[in-house]
Amino acid sequence: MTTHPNVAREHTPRNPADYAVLGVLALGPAHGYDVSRQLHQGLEKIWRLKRSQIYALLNSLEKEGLVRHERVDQETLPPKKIFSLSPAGREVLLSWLCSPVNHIRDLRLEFLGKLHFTELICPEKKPQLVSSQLAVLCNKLNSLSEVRHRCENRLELQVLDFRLAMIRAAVQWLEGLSD
Amino acid sequence: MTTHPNVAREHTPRNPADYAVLGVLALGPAHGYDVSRQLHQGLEKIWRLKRSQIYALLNSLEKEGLVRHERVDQETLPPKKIFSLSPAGREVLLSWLCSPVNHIRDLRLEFLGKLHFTELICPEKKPQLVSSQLAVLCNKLNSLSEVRHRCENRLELQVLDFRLAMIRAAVQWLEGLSD
DNA sequence: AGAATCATGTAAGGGGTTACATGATTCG
DNA sequence: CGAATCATGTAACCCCTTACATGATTCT
Repeated sequence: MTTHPNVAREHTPRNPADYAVLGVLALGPAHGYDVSRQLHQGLEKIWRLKRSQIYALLNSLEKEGLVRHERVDQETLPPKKIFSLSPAGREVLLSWLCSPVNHIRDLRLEFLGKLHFTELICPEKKPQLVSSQLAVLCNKLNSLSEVRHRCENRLELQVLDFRLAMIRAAVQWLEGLSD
Repeated sequence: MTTHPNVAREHTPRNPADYAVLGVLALGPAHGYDVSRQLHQGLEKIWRLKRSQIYALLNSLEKEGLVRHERVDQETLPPKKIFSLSPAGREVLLSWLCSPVNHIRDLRLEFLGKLHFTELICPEKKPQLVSSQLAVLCNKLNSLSEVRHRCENRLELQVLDFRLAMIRAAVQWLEGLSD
């Protein structure tokens, strides 16, 4: 296995849920309950993480070194664990933000999440995100259209046409995003 | 909770994977390995069940009484467990076949599966399936369009427009299914 | 001789949901 | 007074994936 220092190492594909948490923390430190609140107010159409899962994610992200926490005692209520992004965590998040979604089934979930956080964190990169996502979709469109020519099976053709229809619609939607 | 004898009782939503197995068995008795083979040859674009999962599903469906098996010994190879649908299983499958998919995100997975098995098992019901699915999508379209009018949040609007685009595309695809 | 196919599974783990436990505080 | 909010989690379960175990048979 050759490793090049300047080339981002292959990331094992991470769950979208991780990015939801990293994204919120990129907007500022927060404790678990707070992350949950922010995800439920404004992002509930994209991510629906349960509180119990958020606590678990924060712990596992911390084990990976993408996140750190600092205990803040309160007089009466239980102490807060205020989490913040580590440099590694920020790097992981930013590289996710810049990369288009490859699995079309996840477009709604993942692309809208990317778009949201890109607009908040690095809005100057939005056009690049949109155009690279468009490129991915157009590639897919071309390759599926080719497959369609030599497709005999009936069901396979229906599936193919369905996917083509979805991708075309996504392309149009993406092209209309320039408002 | 009032129950009417002639109204199908509320079914706890079942996993699509269950229907994949039930659907294959509706075409004829089969053992686990065979179910797996059939799902991988021809339905691999819709369902991708692992063999280990299929064995597990067959067992749990049997516990629910939707499926039965009969042991068939072989001379040298291990004995086969030939599964077949029970009347209850057939009922569950048929009521699934006739009902449209409500969660649009699952259209590709579930509707195409329904369509496939409907064409094989009760092709006379295909038009009804298609038109009831169309009705569901049009309803969704209307209710989302209404929501859109009183939608202020930017992200929410993007999500809404994305969903509208997907549903419209699905409608067009469905309307073109009459071949 | 080695690979693929036939045929059954088990075990471990990942990621997520549901429900529960705790206990103070604030709102209606 | 009871409900909701604040703040942390744990435990059990569900569905699914990955990898492994077993062993005969047929294909290359």
